[in-house]
Amino acid sequence: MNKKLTTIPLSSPKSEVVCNLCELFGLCRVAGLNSGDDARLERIVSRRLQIKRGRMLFAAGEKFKYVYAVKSGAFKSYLLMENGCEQIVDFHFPGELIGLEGMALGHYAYAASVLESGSVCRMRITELPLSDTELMQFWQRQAEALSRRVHHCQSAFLLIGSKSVERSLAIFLLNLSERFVERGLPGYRFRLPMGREDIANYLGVANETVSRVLTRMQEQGLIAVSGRNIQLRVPVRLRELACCIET
Amino acid sequence: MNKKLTTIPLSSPKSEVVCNLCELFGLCRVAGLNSGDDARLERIVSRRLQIKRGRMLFAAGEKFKYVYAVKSGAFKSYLLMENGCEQIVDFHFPGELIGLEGMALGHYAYAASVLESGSVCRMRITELPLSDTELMQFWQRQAEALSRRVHHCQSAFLLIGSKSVERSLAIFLLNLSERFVERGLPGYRFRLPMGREDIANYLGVANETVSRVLTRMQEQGLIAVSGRNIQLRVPVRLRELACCIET
DNA sequence: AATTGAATTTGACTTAGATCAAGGCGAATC
DNA sequence: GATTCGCCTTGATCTAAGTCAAATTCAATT
Repeated sequence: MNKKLTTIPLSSPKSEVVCNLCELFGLCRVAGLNSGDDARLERIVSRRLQIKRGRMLFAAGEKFKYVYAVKSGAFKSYLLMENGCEQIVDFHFPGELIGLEGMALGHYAYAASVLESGSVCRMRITELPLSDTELMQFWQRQAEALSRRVHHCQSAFLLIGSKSVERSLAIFLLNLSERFVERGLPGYRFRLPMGREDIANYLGVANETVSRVLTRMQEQGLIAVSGRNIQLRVPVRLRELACCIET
Repeated sequence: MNKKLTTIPLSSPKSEVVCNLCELFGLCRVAGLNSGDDARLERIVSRRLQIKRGRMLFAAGEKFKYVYAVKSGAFKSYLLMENGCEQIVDFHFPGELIGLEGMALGHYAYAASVLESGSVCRMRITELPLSDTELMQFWQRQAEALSRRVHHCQSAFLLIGSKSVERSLAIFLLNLSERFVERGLPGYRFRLPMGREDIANYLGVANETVSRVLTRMQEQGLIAVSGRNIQLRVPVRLRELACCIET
């Protein structure tokens, strides 16, 4: 029944983001790129570290060391509760930063681990030998990145707070799509980097429900799913769903 | 049946936070307080503007002008969707900042309005005449405040993502309590600055449900409610509820 | 290619919470 | 003090989503 959907996983070398589409780029520039001092940059930024799926980048509360930028692959950040169960707070795709909040606070606010093997750049910020002017620029960029992050995080309220799972899922898929497009990846046909369980956890619903809603959406012709491969067939209708506009 | 609970509203003059418990204080210091240059500070910070309930501080997308710090009263920030309905993303109490994200972005990321009349300080940051060193400190403080904000925002995931409304509400109440205590206000007996509707909106449930769960909690002796006045009678049990520990 | 184990789908059943609709209470206004 | 309006509570009913369990598919490994 399902015609096989084949989409390229995010960890494919093809989909590695170029530096100027990476959120870290602004910081890299301050740290050496714009002065043309490549040697200095190299000392600070370790580029393209390969990381295997399942590995942990850092734990919640751990002393801050690096800011990570995703080059390829996919990552999640999450909070662990006293009772052992985890709450995913965000997913991270190529071009996006992980652990940023740790810098100003001195420790990581959440744990982060790898969903789909890939590569990261990481920046050892603490030992930056910078001038006051550079530092000023640096913290300003930092503030910008953090502001975007707050905004993103608040938008997630719409997603979780929404009445129907159908709606949450529509918003979720469109959001993934947008983020992929922003970094130059295909937006209407991609591979979900996370399992149903993780989607369910993030949206605050049961994984069976995610399954059911996905198949329902497929029956309605909105999307095509085959395992983790997904295609948004009628993005317009999805967008309507996301905004609760009646048909 | 209900013995009258009387609690002081947040807008009471008694509960106005002192400067050194205010999140803006770090920024104020950079902007003049630490140099002892009071005149300069006065030019930048307008102190204690009275604001009436229902008024709007700013709209979403509006050009950034001020960072606000709550002195007394209560505020909410929210996103408006295409279909007209709003999603509250945060409440703001004495000592807390509003609109911070706008600075780096150039425009406000959400709308903010007044729940309970009170007063604010506001800071006209854009025209700060500061040295590079001061600016560096300034943006660094900014980054710290924003990092805390991201953290706070992500913690809210636990609140909304949680299975039962009972749990969400427990977390919500404890969170309010903590925030009040941090600013030197009583933590176990306070007045809810927002209506049931707003709580429900924030938690992503129906207002009737908030009502029901509150009365249920009262029946169990966990809390005492009378209108907007509330008393946390067995904080320990509430905390257990919040962490899903079985009794 | 066969085996194993995990992830996903599907089904049957149960339940928490939404919705609709009255009724009660309290604070502001006259 | 009576009146009004908006907020809050309570009840009855309904439905979306949770839970438990079995079946199926997928992917990793030998």
